[in-house]
Amino acid sequence: MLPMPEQGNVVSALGAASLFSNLSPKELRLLAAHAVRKHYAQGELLFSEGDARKGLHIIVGGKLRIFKSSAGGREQVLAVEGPGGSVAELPVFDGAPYPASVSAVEDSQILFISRSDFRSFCLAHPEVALKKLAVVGARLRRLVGIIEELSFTTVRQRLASLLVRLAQTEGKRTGHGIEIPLPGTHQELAHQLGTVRELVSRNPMRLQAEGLVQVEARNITVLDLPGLTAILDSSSRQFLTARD
Amino acid sequence: MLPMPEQGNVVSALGAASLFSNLSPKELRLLAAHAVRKHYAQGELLFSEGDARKGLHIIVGGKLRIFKSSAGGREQVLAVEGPGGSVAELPVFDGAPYPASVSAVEDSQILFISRSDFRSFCLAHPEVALKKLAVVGARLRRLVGIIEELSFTTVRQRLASLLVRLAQTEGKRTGHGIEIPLPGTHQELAHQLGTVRELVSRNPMRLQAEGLVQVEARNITVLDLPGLTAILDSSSRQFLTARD
DNA sequence: CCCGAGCAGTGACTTTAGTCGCAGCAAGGA
DNA sequence: TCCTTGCTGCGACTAAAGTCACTGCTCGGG
Repeated sequence: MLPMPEQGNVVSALGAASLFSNLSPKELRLLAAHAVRKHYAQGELLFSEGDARKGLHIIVGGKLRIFKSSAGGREQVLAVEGPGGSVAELPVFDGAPYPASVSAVEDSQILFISRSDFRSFCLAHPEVALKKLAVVGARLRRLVGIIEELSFTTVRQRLASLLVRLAQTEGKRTGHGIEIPLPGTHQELAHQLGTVRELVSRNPMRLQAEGLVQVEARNITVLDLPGLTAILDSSSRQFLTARD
Repeated sequence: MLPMPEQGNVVSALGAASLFSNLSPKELRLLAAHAVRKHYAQGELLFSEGDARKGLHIIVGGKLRIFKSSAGGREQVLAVEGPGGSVAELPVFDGAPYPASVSAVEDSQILFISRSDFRSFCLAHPEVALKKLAVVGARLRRLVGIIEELSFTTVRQRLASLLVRLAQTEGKRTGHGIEIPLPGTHQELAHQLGTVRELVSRNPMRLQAEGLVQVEARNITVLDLPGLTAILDSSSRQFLTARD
């Protein structure tokens, strides 16, 4: 890593965040003057749900995980944010405590801006507030998507859906199919899908038995993408009775 | 119904909406000039998810239901909004289609403001944008709550939770306990809890068998509020093995 | 090179959820 | 009054989800 002048670094980091992409350099410097740089190690907790802290966190580098955890040790991931994303915007606007916890998936660099600083900045630059609304709106959509999945689909379908998505984005074609590395341990996937580890282990095994995929350690090769996609809209059991 | 001067009616209606509560009468009139009055009958659909319409709906009177529906006829209610609330704010800010459908629970009066009108109003009055952020934030919190329920609790617990909440708000003390009228049919409750009608019928029956409540038609009398509350944080089965 | 920690893969159940089909009831219209 | 229509209450199942207890595997450090 090359040492860089701190101020310039912060300004360029802010500019990279989509949220502020159309601000002038002067405005960026203004905002940067109020920002505090922080660093979190992998696995570290930024804050827990219910905490009454304040301020906006903007991700410069790394990856953060927003999640809910239950008494029984279960977890449900609400979102994973990468560079340019932000976290903990809600308390900035309504002052209420965080509705969820956030931890670092990888080592992460964060810019922290206090609640009052950001509020006054929004009042001075109304278009930032509108952009922020779009960001919060995007998050809202994702939450609606999660609710839809939890309420209407089975773990099997969610898993199939995840595999299809991964195949389309990160899949590498091989001789027999599309190979995708699993993003994280079964436990982590379980948290994202709102279920438990065992089901994340068993369901792919079942898909393998059906000839749709091939499982080897942390790599899954999709053999029959159409077949996998078909699982997504099976409103109930039709091929359960159809097979033999 | 007394006939009222239309303009004054709209202005007072807007002022009543918490969203605009601290605007001057002049500003309200300005906004009202762009608002269109609409009426929807009970059960009528304002729009469906995926529709690419545009504009903010503000509820003057009545009640709206925001919900997601699945291929298999299932439904999941995301929110119910009353007078002063608003609906369909997302597409106003990001231009994307509605993530859910909205229908009228009762006959409802709505003020409709087009997307561009509201955007420019926000730019002119930054504090309105901030308020809007708080409103969207509140909705986000509620969605997180729904996710938490769906992902961590059983239907039994959700139902018990609902009964406790109702008992505290609308319950009437009677000789033996707290009587609460069910808000809607079993089908509607099932939609709110993200399950099916039968479970909304059976679970209270089971609670009755356990002596916690008494079911009669659409009225439920809570006999043992502490007992009912205890269900909420039973991380798993302790009294299943404990009884008899 | 061995050891321990964490992760993946089962088997055997238990508990919840959801499906199907049907019966009884109450209210309102023809 | 009779007859539909919509809502509720079951019973009997099927299918998912989740729990518990173990077995290996792999990888990295002492």
